[in-house]
Amino acid sequence: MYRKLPPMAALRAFEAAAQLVSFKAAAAQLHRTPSAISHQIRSLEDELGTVLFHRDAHGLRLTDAGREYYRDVHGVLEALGEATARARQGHGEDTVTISLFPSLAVRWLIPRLQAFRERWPDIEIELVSSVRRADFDGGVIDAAIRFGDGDWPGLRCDPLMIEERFPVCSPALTTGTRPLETPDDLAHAILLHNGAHPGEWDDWLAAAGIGHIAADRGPVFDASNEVLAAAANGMGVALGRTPLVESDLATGRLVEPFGQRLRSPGQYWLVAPEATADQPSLAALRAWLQEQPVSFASQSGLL
Amino acid sequence: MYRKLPPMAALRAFEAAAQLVSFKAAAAQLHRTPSAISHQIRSLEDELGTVLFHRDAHGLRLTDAGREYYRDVHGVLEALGEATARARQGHGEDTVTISLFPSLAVRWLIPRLQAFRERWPDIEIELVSSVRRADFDGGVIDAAIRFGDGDWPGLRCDPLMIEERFPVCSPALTTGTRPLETPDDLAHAILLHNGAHPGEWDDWLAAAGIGHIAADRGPVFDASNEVLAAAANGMGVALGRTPLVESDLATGRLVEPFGQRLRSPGQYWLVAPEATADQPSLAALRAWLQEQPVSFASQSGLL
DNA sequence: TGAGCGGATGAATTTAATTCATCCGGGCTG
DNA sequence: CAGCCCGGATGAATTAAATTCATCCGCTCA
Repeated sequence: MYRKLPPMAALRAFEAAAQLVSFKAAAAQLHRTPSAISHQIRSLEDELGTVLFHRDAHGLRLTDAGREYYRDVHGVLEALGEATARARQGHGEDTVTISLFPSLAVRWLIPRLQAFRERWPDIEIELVSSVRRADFDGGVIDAAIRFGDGDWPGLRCDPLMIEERFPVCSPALTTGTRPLETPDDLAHAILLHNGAHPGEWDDWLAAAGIGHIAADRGPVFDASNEVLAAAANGMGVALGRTPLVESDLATGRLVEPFGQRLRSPGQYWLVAPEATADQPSLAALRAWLQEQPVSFASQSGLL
Repeated sequence: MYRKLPPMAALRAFEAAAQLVSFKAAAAQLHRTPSAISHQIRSLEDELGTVLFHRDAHGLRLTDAGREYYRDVHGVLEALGEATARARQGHGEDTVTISLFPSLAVRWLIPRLQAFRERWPDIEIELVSSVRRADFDGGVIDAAIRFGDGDWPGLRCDPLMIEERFPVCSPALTTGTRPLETPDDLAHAILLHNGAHPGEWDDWLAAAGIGHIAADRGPVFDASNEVLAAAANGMGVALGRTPLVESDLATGRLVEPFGQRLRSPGQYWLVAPEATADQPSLAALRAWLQEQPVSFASQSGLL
């Protein structure tokens, strides 16, 4: 039967463009370039022999035929999406269980997961946040985010991001009578310590060439989350790590008073057993993670 | 909002394969190789994580999930086809859109359409195959082929052909250790049932004077295409209907073991709204259909 | 038991989709 | 008013997907 139907890519491009009345925005939504949308819609129009959009000086507008076709196409894609979701196995390949540190989960992954869910609504991400290293043997954990040198036998390791360490504190500490302005001012500040990273202050102070400040003063916290919360509350100065403090820096809860960063040896990796590393939903997550912008990259001096 | 949708090629391959219960036949219908269908359906199954077809020794069968997904996909593609036809320019006098049952389309009209195209190369025939009764209100459907008594108000009805019902099976069942030779042998055979025609076996057995065979044994299928595919695969004996089994009888995929046919009350009609029933291209199609030889007419006893 | 059928599979090829680089036109701004 | 953004268009190049080809496999039937 010769029932000529447009390709899926063209229908989706048209649906998005009609919804947003913008090829550029449609491209962003579908993770394509505007050029791709333009090509698809052009070829759809050619194939139909019908103009779907007016492109005039005042931008884009649906034609009457385009509006009508949009209603139909939208309904059809909606129905197809539901049917396909129904046909899809529930808890199989569409659920990815990831193990990672609680701090990384809370301060880095979870804020981004919202966007991932919008991008891949059919992929369910389960987080197992733990300070213990993930055990892949049970078959429960699909992947983990680990910090290290990427040398874990039997696991596929894909690089995610580097780590930079530098003092962070509440913005309140950089103003007032005795503001933090140079690393030397740390002599008068309370240093907040992370029990999981003993000696981290020594490392940074040494790299910054500050030998005369005692690094062993101040309270010790059990986890990064606690150290950073204390710092945000103005209790003192913490040694922040880039992926973890990214959102706090972005929202202004924390500031970086000096600009001298110390690159950590090693970096973050997405690791998964070789055998299951290529399952589609994990591959989607990996690709998505890797295309995330590294907004926290050092703007200033790297030590 | 992003949702993962299968490619059009995969959907069409699946639709055709599900309708015909055969990759090879689907390939022929779509002008592709069986390999292409196999690849597409395989990748669709992989993507869904759902098995859509049982492939066992006795040939192809839809799984429950496959049957459900087929219903959805078929509806969606049909709606898309109508919407696209509506959006398309030049649905003029040289295009005729016909609605008919999928089984009649696949097993009767499509095989003949080739010849029609040669006779009338300028007339484009669009098929909308659906189990729903055609709705002429939208202006999309020009005509339909319906089975019934020809009494549809407001529609011009031209008779096409009668229907005769009789057992059919794979030629394999008429040979071997226990061949089907007389209707009494049906006692030992598996009767294949069509959910759309409950009681059809009772009717035929009663007319044939076989009171002592229980008609309610055997699997029930959703559609004529499935029943006939199962029969052709040697699964059992189906109750065939003349226009539908014509090509299978001609190619030898099915045989008629007994020769006793039951004439159905009612017949097939070409129906079209009175207002547009005489448009030239539809008139050409009507004339051509009516001059088609009725190659399946009963050669033997009519009950 | 070996020929034939329908489907599966992997590599090669063909075809479609997407990007890249560039262009165009109009409105906005300095 | 010139220059410059901005969004879209366009054609060639690139990348990705669909399809074919060649072959294999398991089963059935002479």
